[in-house]
Amino acid sequence: MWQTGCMPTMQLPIVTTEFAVCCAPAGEVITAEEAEQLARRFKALGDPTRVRLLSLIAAHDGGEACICDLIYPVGLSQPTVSHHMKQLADAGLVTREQRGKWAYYRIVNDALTALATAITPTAQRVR
Amino acid sequence: MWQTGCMPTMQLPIVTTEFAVCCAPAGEVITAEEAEQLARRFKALGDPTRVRLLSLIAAHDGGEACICDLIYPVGLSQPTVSHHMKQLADAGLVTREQRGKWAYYRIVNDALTALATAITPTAQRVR
DNA sequence: TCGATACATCGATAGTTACCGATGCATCGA
DNA sequence: TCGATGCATCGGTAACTATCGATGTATCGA
Repeated sequence: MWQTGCMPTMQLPIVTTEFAVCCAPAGEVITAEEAEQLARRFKALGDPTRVRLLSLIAAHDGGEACICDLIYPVGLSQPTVSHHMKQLADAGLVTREQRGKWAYYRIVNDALTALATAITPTAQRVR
Repeated sequence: MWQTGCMPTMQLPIVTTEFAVCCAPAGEVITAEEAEQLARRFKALGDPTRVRLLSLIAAHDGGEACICDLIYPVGLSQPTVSHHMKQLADAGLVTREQRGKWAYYRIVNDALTALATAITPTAQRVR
């Protein structure tokens, strides 16, 4: 038997707030939805190329960069860089702004700050 | 031509410090190795189940939990939970301590703090 | 108007991963 | 000593993803 006491009346595939309170009186357990949200963004950070892209953008003049600024530094093809930037944009970690022929990407500081807060071990506070 | 000016003398697959200084005078660009390190850990956070596992451990009594405490809340099989915990342990986000029949996992706060610092937008400081 | 440029998308492929049941290896209690 | 428990690992599978070349779309300059 895996469940030692503290058993809800119904088998649930996710952690409900009730269960969390029941089994973890000390702190609050995040919900499956919150975990999904966080994981989606951390996943975008889970690739070395994308981490470097963020770093390059952050360090770039004006805090923004176009694809053509990024291709050479990361040493990958243009479609691949575009692909990674789309991942970052879909995760909400960067914004995209088309100006003429160029697409300028800019880091969303609030998103990164929210992630940083989520993993700051002050009782593992989430949002 | 993708590279507009600011061209190093040699094609490099990674960002060298010299290139970073050349093209991004404002800030420092992390090296490929640093990006690899960060991405490895963010990748471990890039799965909703693992995020929930961390949350469960953090909220658990004493700040530690064994596999059997985690199986029911996440609603997955024991091998799968073990698999995820191994991912987290390999990433250095949790420690494992065998006590008798049980394996107790505990969050490495310093690792999470380091990650939080890395993505804190204060000039995107890394380590 | 036309060629070049910047970028996204498509299609394909090789590598990775999340998941499970089965199994093996310890440890504990009887 | 033996069965049961807690956990890791193995083998397999389905789903995802990082990467590229080719191509399409829009913009700019001549």
